[in-house]
Amino acid sequence: MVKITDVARHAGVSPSTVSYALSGKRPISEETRQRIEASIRELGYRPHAGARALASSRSNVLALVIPLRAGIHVPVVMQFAVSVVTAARRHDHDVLLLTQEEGEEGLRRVADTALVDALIVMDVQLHDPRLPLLRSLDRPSVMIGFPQEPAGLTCIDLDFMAAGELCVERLAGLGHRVVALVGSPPEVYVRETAFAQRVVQGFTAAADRNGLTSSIHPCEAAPAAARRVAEQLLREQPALTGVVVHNEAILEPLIDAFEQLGLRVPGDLSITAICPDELAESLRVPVTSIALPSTELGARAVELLMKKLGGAAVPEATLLPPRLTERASTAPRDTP
Amino acid sequence: MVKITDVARHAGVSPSTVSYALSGKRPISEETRQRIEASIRELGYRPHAGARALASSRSNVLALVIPLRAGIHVPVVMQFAVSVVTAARRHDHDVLLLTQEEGEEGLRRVADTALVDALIVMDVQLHDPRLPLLRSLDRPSVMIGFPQEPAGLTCIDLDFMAAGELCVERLAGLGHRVVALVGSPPEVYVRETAFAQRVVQGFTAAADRNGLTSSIHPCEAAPAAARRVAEQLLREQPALTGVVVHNEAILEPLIDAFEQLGLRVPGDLSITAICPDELAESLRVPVTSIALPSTELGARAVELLMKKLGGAAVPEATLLPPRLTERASTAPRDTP
DNA sequence: TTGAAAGCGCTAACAT
DNA sequence: ATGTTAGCGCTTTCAA
Repeated sequence: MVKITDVARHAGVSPSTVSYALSGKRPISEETRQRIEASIRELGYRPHAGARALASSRSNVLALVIPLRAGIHVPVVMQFAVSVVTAARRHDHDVLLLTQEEGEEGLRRVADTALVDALIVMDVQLHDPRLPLLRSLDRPSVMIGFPQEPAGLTCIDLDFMAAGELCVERLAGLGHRVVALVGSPPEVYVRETAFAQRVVQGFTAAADRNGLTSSIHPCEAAPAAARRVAEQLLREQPALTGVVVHNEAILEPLIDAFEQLGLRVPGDLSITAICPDELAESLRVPVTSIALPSTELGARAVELLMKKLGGAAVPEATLLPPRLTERASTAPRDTP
Repeated sequence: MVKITDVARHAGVSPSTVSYALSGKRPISEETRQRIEASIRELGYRPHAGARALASSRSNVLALVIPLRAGIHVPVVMQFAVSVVTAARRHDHDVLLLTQEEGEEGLRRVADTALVDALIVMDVQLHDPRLPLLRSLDRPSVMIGFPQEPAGLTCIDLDFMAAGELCVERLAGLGHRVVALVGSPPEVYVRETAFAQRVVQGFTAAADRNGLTSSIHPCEAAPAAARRVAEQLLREQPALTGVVVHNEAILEPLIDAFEQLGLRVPGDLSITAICPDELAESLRVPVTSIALPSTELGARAVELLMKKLGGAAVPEATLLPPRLTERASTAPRDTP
């Protein structure tokens, strides 16, 4: 193995000069830098990550905790993870993958052993048991999602309340007077995942503000459940003309169910969704939707961590504004 | 930060004794071990990962390279990744996530800097540019998938050829005489991903062996493409009664298309698929399928790496035998 | 069964 | 602008 002393000898400088040339933490004359870089290339030198971490107390590794529970949409998690890795690499960091399953002990372990410098935690719940731990760790962290009590933590997410509102406002603007929200599976609400409830809040607030008749319908992530919800809606809300869907898994089956029940989209029923753009675009009837910006979230989360690692202050809360893309599933209400 | 010398002092032993108590690399008297463990708990000691890596030249981290290209089924990748992390943790290892995008340079970097002890590479192609690199690295690796020239490498995968055969054998056993394979998107074949071609080989061989009429149909991962393939099949192969599907994304749309074209499954058409069990189970017509054993693959890949890290020899090739689960999409041919 | 001590390869004061 | 050197915290010979 070629080490920094080898490079130093080869370039005729001291080890520290090589180190500083690599880190840029102090000025090096153009000439020596050239020589050092040539030696590095020639010898194929690679700094030893462990030695670096030990000497600098920086591992240049971030921990990413991914969820694997029911009711989460896998492609979104994946896209987020890829985005985190990509963004981390831009800052010369790597990403260690942890599963939710490892729990608090896993977080504590990688933080306390100095295996990672900072942590990103996905799928945060309103009363997440990891909150006190994250507050107590000596390493910075960013949470994707908002807990009830975010004080002292850094959180980022799509503004789901605004997203719920925006969906309704759009439907209201098109003249719809009776709307329904088809939401996440019941267990998502039961475990008090903040984002699901925030959509409900926004949806309800905007519906009330616009004087709309509204109702909420959690829905399992199965086509049969979508079908049941569709039937129930037609039965209980015959005047329904606007639906907001916040459940990736049943978006397609739900539209199918409506159409099989004789409702045309968007002729009889306008639909807006909160889901990844790729999903909204790919459906038979492309759906007007608010994007789940997983790529942006991942990148922004890493930026926040880098700032914190650099000693800079960052806002406790970052809410990404919803952006609605008009597609084929919405139309003005057919006023008789 | 509490370090090993603190623990040693607190327990009244030398640092090396603490180290050995932790690693188990030499016998420690029950009594001292107790004392050391008590001290560790009391002080909340956690060995510094970097220091450990430096002194032992073992980071206890594995690299996992995940693909992110078109034509791969995201949930399978995710399930595999989770399984790798879980298995790695059982062996006291962590997992560093790399994207395919980082390419060979990424692999070389994490290996040469000693950030990782070993590597797992997914989505291997027949002539994968990473092969020479992996052979040259001084760290063990396992590839998921089989390249053309696997000599000197360790590979593991589902036996896709046997899977293709098994699907056909099953259909033949049910009396079907004209069968078709609806395969992966064309780009998957173009980039010569081994597994897709192996299914074709197995399918064709078994069809020929059984004297069946057979045809191959790559298919894009879009419902419209599935529809087109269905129409084409009915047009060109009116006697078709058996279909093998090796394309997760269009399994459902393809069945829908067949049924919309007037063919009942399994009444008029029997279908077998190679796909994750969860997908096969969840369809409106549960599909007889050969499981894509991502969880087992992940675990087995880690086991192989651990053996190699332990200095043991492992087989160059590991093929997991296909297991077919009978569901509702297959029936004996309706012989008139 | 245990201890002493020499590194592992790098960074960052402290020098000059 | 560069060199010297003392650690970073652990593992592992070598010795007893």
